[in-house]
Amino acid sequence: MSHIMPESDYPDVRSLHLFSEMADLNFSALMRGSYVQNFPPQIDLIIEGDPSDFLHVILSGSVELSSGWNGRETVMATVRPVSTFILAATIKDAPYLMSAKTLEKSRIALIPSQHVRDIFATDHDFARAIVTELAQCYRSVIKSQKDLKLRTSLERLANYLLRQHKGLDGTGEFELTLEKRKLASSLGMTPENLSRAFKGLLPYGVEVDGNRIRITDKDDLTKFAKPSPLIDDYSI
Amino acid sequence: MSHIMPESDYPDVRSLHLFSEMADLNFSALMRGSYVQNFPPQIDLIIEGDPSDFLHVILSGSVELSSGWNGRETVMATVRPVSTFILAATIKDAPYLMSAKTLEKSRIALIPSQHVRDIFATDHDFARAIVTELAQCYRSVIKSQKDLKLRTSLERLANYLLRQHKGLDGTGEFELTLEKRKLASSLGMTPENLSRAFKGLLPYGVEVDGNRIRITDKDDLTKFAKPSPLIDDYSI
DNA sequence: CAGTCCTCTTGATGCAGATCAAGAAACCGT
DNA sequence: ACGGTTTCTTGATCTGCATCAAGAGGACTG
Repeated sequence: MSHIMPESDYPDVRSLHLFSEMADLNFSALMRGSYVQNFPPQIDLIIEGDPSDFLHVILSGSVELSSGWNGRETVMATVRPVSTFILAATIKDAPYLMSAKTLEKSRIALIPSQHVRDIFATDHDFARAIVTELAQCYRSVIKSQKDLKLRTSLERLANYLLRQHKGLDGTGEFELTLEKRKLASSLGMTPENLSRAFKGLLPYGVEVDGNRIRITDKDDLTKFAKPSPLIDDYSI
Repeated sequence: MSHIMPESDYPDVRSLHLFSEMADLNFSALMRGSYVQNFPPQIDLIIEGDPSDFLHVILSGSVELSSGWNGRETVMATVRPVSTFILAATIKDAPYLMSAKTLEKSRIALIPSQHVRDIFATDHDFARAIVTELAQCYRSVIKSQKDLKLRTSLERLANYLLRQHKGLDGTGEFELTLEKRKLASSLGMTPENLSRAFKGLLPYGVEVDGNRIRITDKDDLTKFAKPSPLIDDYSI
């Protein structure tokens, strides 16, 4: 089940911007009260509405954040290592707004929210790091909302592919990191429509073979997708 | 045009949670470097993509935050006194992600972003207040995104009316605080559709006469709208 | 008070994407 | 290799909402 976090995991957590500046003493204290656990795929980590007992740090694997209402459900985001999630709920000591479940085998650190709040109140470097992290999270959601409200599903897919393609080798070929049904939901569309959307991008040089994507004419795709730094650049 | 902020405006700003806890000295310093201006309606305060030179505090009136892409445009939020906007951009020293313009005659305080960042770095109470404010903003956007992705426009309108109705006198009658075309956009729909949506809520006891709304059967409307604290309660 | 702007409303039509249904392909555990 | 499950694809249909078009009511103006 859960284990006190072994010291071998400290460096991974410490390397996060959120924890890199805080006092050694506080970091150790935080870690000593924390747990690490390996989860199989498809395990519910959090149900929306629950009190926020732990700040979660994903060390490996991937986690999906989703929300539901009145029988409907939607994927809000997918989280990959190494990063935290549900920081805002922890800080505000408020209920989670999203559910979280593992997509694959994942290693997750659990830091008691009360400890985070305690140390937040006394370690000013930690407090400042939290501010930066929260501002980043906030801006990410705004970007995602702009993506959703201003673009068609075809445009969203095109921009998603360009973002994935960025910074990879120049071959123009890569693998989807998400199951297509998950991808569809995180892009705000149905699996059926994603399938058709891939077809719709064929004229712009997108070839699909299972999880393998080939972009044969990046300029053409870019001309269609019209990426904007104010929506697609996650670093600003 | 712009004026150094008169001391008579200090209390309004100070009353914000964001500024209430910081050291007197720092607050005064911040205010002395700030400006206050009265704007007429429909004035652009901010264009998305611009560098974030000022943290804005709305003292009276109302401001609309919007974003555009590829010739399309959407309203992201409406800001009312007394509150700040574009705090995240100020903190990160990153470009604005949204444009802002006045909807009505508005009084706005402009605090140079560099000052905010300077004092943020030294005043720990201020830093902690910023964390709380950012966490609040973040959660608001998440709620708004859930509203948008999980509900139809009819359901969004129904819940909007219930939220407006909350905490008012029990007469079940109130005025819309927004022009209908603005309301439509902020609910993610067109003016035409808003008109039809009001008709669609007639069976649930919603009567409309110009800007005047009467909810004749709140229980019935609630049964249809199915409000959830995890979407509609702005206080958590 | 007519004239002109607006906003708001109403109807007709069009389109993006959801839903339904069924087949094809990939992924199991035995 | 097998049957069983699940994902992916494809087509047909449905629906919510946008768009287009035009008229009704207010509000300001000369």
